[in-house]
Amino acid sequence: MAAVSSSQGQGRLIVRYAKDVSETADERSLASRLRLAVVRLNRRLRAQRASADLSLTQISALSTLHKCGSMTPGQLAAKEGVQPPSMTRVIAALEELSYVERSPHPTDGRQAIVALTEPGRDYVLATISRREAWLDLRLAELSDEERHVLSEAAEIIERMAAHG
Amino acid sequence: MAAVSSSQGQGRLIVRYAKDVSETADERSLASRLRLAVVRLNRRLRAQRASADLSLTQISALSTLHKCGSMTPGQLAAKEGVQPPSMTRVIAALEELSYVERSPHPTDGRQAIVALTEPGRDYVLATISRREAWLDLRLAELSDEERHVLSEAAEIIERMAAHG
DNA sequence: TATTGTTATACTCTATAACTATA
DNA sequence: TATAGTTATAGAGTATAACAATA
Repeated sequence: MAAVSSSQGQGRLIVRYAKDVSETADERSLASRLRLAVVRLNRRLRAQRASADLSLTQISALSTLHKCGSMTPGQLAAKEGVQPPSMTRVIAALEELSYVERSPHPTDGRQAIVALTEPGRDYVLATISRREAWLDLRLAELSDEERHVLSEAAEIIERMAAHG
Repeated sequence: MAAVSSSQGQGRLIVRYAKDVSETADERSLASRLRLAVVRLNRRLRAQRASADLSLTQISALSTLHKCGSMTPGQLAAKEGVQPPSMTRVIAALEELSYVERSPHPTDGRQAIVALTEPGRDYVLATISRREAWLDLRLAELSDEERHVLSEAAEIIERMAAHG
């Protein structure tokens, strides 16, 4: 008995989802529940890898470079959804670690090209997975169906987060 | 054609999930994809409400007090998965805004009881939903099925994040 | 003059270590 | 001596504003 209601609450659109009438005990909107879930998991993930060599932000940038190829700092900032000065710091840290390198832009002297180095590529391919120990354990405790839900949710969330 | 594989990669358990063989183009583990999705949505959520009066962390604590009732700072820190000193600051900010109040513990002079005030309860009930404008818009753009996935994912994620 | 990127600065969130008060 | 909580301090992550270099 699926039911979705979009209503006007305080002059704003509120999206609620209840897959079953018996589940409406949780009155919080889907937005509220999803926000709390994301904030709390983010906190756990950050705490969990406090002693690792790269921060979540640095790993995220590295992953984007691996997935999308070399690009300028501005493009990388846009892809990651952060402001250029924030990306400047991330790139500087990754460059310091020799995981990325800059080269001059072929036609525009203002810009630069940021590229993964060989160690950077190795890190993405080999090391990142090993860093997921805590999360992998949590995921291994779930049922196949639950992992399926999270897999699809990850896709949907990425799409939402990428929204202009 | 669902397929789940748990394999040893670099001496660590890696959980992958592919709901379809044709979807295995994305070689990243579920853990990697979920981590990136969560980090990025968290970033968006934070940026989206930069000018709001309460931070995501403060809202999270307020929500817990509303859901679970009054408790000591230590219990609240544990529920939120943060260290006591972090919670001290959150409570101080909420107290400053008169959204929570402290009272002495009836039997233990070291402890205190943190309770929602009437304005705090109003905030949780009325204001939080309105703050979800950006996320509500994104959710409204999804299909019923996608919202269903996110609803279930939020539950699963909360359970994982709550894990000791 | 507009664009790209960096530097300077500041704020939020969180942690650990050290301290205080009470048990 | 152990526990609950706070204060002090530090580091990550991010932003805005101001600047430099190039177009």
